[in-house]
Amino acid sequence: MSILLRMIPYSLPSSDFAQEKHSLSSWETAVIDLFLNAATSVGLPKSVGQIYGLLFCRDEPLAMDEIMELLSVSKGSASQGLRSLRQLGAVKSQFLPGQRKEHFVAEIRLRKLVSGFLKEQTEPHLEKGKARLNHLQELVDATEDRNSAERGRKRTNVLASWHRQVGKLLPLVKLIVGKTDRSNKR
Amino acid sequence: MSILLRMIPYSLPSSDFAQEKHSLSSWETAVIDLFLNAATSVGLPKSVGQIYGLLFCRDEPLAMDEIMELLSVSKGSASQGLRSLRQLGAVKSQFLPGQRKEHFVAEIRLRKLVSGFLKEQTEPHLEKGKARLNHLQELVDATEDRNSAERGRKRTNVLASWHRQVGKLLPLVKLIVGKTDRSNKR
DNA sequence: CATTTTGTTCATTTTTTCTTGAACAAACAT
DNA sequence: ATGTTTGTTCAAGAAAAAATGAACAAAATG
Repeated sequence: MSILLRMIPYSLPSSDFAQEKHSLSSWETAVIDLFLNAATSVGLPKSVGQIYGLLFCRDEPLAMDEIMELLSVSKGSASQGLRSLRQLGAVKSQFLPGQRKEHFVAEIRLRKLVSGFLKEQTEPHLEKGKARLNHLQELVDATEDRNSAERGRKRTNVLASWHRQVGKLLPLVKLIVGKTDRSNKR
Repeated sequence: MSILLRMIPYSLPSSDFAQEKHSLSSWETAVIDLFLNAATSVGLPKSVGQIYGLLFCRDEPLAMDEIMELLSVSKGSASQGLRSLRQLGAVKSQFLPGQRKEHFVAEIRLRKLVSGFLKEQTEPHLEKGKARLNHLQELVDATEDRNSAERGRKRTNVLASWHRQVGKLLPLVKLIVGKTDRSNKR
C-alpha cells in the first residue's frame, strides 16, 4: 500500500483533472467578495472573509498553499485566518488519505456559524461586562457626594438590567436560527 | 422677558451650583470606559462610545462644548460623534429655554438602542445582500462549465436561505428586547 | 540523522480608520 | 450690516489594525 501511494505524484491529482484548482470562476470571485464584505462588517479581517468565501464555494477540501495561491494572500494571513475560522467553528480540517497537508472545508450550517460567532465574539464581552459591573458597583459605593452616588446607583441598575436582557437574548438567537435551519442535520 | 433672561449670566447657572459640571467622578469615568469598549466591540469609533457614556451618566442635558471639555475630545470628534449617535437614535437633542446651544441627552431604553443600531448598521447590509444575490445569480447563469454552474446554483441557494433566515431574525430580536424592556414607556 | 515538507510566529510595512483643528457656514444679536 | 456664537466639514496627521515574509519549529521522509 505504501508503494502504491508513493507512485501517485502529488502534482498530478488522480480524478479531478478538469477541476479549476488554480483559478477562480467569476461567480466564485463574487462570492468571495461577498464574504469579504460580510466579514469586515462584523469586525473580522478581510482575509478571514476571503478564505471562508473560497472554501464555501468549493466541494473539495483545500490545502493552505492552494488557498494562498487562489486568493493571493501571504502565508501569515492564510495561517492566522484559518486559525480564526477554526476557532469560530467556521471551517473544519479534514484529513485526506495519502496527503500530508492539512485540508480545510467550510461549515455551511448557519446555526453553527452563528453560535460559533456568538460564543467567540460576544460571550467573552458579556463575561467581562459582569466583572465591570461589579467594579462599577464598588466605585459607586465609594463616592462621597450623595447626589452623584444616587445617580450612580440608578445607572448601575440600568446597566445590570441591560446585561440581563442581552444575556437572555443570545440563547434565543441560537435557538431561532437553529429552528429554521434546514441543513442542520449532517 | 428678554430682559430677565439677559440678566442671568451663562457662566453662573442658577440652581445646580454644587454640580460637578467640569469634572468626572470616578464611577463616571468607569462607565465612559465601559461604553468606549462596547462601542469599539461593535465597530463604532471610541469617541462615539465615550460621548454616549458621558450622556448616559448625566441627568442634565449637555452642550457640545461641555462634552468636549469633559472628555477632552476635539470639536470635530464631538460634532461627528453626536451626529452618529443621533442617527442611531442613541441621543436626542433637547432645547433648554434661554440657552442658545443645542443640548443632548442619552436614550437609555435598550429597545430603542438596539432597534436603532439594527436599522442603521445591519438593515443596509441586508439590503445590499439582496442586490448581491441577484448579481450572483446572473454570474452563475452565465458560467460555461456545467459542474461549476451546478455548484454555483447550490451555493446561491444556501446564501438565499441564510438571507431569509437572518431577515426573519432581526424583527424577532427587536421584539424580544422590547418585550422585556421595563423602561420602554416614556 | 540529515533533509524536506508543512505550518506558526512575530517584527516590519502597509492599509485603514479615527482624530484633530483650522476654515467655513449659518444663525443670532446688537 | 457687523460682530459673535455655535456647529459642520474636510484635509492632514496620528493611531490602530491587518498583511507580509523571513526566521523558526515540528513532523515526516528517506
